[in-house]
Amino acid sequence: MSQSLDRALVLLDALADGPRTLDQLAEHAGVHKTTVLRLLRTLESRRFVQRDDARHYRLGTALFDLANRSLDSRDVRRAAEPALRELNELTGHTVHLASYEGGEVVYIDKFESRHQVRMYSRVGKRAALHCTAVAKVLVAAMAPDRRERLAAAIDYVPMTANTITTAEAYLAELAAVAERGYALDDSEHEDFIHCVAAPVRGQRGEVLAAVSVSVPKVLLDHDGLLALVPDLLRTAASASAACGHTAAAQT
Amino acid sequence: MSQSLDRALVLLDALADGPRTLDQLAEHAGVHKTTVLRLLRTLESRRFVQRDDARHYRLGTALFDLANRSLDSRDVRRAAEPALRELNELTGHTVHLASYEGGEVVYIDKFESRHQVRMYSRVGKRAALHCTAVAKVLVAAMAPDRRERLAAAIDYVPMTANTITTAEAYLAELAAVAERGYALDDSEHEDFIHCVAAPVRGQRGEVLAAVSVSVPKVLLDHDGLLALVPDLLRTAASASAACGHTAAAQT
DNA sequence: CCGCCGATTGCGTTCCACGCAACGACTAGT
DNA sequence: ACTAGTCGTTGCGTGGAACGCAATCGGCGG
Repeated sequence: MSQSLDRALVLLDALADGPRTLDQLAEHAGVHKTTVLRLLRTLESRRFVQRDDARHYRLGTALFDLANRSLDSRDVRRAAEPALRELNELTGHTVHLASYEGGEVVYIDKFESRHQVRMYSRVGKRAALHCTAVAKVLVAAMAPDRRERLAAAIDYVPMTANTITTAEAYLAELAAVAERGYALDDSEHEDFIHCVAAPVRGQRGEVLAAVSVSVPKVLLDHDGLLALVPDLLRTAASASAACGHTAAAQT
Repeated sequence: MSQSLDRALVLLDALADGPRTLDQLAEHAGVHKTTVLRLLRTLESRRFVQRDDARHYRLGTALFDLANRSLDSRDVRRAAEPALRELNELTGHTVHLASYEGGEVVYIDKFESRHQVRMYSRVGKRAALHCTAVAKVLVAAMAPDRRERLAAAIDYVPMTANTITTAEAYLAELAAVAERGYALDDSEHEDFIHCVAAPVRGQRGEVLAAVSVSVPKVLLDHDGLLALVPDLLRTAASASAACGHTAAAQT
């Protein structure tokens, strides 16, 4: 483990919330400001941070570049994009693409709602495993033993009155999801929002990602949400087809 | 300057192009693989990289998180988004938002074209200063002396037959841009694409960013492109208003 | 079963990153 | 204008962190 690198990563994390001064960063990281200065200089030389003004630093363009270069090289994202955009335009609601990697579910693409109500989510943000529709889809696609291990490890933090709070209930829900081919989040994460999600599959039928539509309850009741399922499934199928084709040509 | 941090940043950069093995990374960075392993472990503990399989590493989710958290906290981007999206839906063409920071012009948002023809651009990518419409808008907004210093420092790499290749021509072009309030890229960057761009202004009339529309020449000729200018200017005005700009403050 | 390749670990050494303290630049208050 | 205070910056000596080496482990294929 590298101490200086670790400290630098802490700095980057702090800078993600907005410009910071040397002292703020030093205090946050718990090190001498001289040390922070040196680290920032190195980060600056590689364009990972840049000076905002005389005393503020902010994240630099290299980070955006890296992140988007890497996102762009994900076949799922590129392949699914047209289908998702179409779904977004058709329904007018927020559309997410999420994938499971490194033990967590992460949003890798997002199409904003046309309505004023916006969700607090973001590309790169982690989705809770126990109370989001995308996570249910992705976990439901795993082998049973892995599913169970994961279910046992989850900390079932209750977010709303509907949040699933036990491993048993979670596993039962996953079975239902696998059965019917799509997942629901019935206001289990946020009181005012419910979602439906479906899997995007690759060449050999493996689940690569999950698409979801999130709708404020004031705009659509439960039946209205379910009425979106056919469109969702069509989108998922179309995205899957796009992945089936490119997956063959890709390494 | 921190040696280990610097090496780690090189590793991240290498990983942005896709998964790599320990040896590949060690060779690329020119250090012993033990060193690489240690750095990767630190990066992994902070979710900046993750293991792809037994012998491949890839960028982790923390990077996406950071980048998008930071992008999200940019007021311009959030404020301008609705206007840009509307322009994208209205015209069907690629819409970019770019800003000048740290001596370079960077795309901070992008709305894809509805047509099959796609531009090779990306959020986080740097835009060339001498042959893109957004850069012209942003540089034209600077104080004359700064403009001249910048113009003198540019390496005028010719991209097409129309690319501006001298500082004199560039400065003349900037003057014209400042005069008429929008910029053109008449196939100066890519043969088949031309663009128009306009400034997004803040409260005190200062230029915060630039919006552009990029159109393949096969879809729209030069006059057709110019016909988009009113829509572009309306969008820019609407985005400016969202950023606190009042017409009274106009310079 | 063995040989090969790449990841991993233990270890001694070196040099690099650390904090201290002094300095410089700038601001604000009187 | 002077001064006090704040924050960024620099030089330096020291300790420990990061380095590369070499040995070991582990998986895969022959």
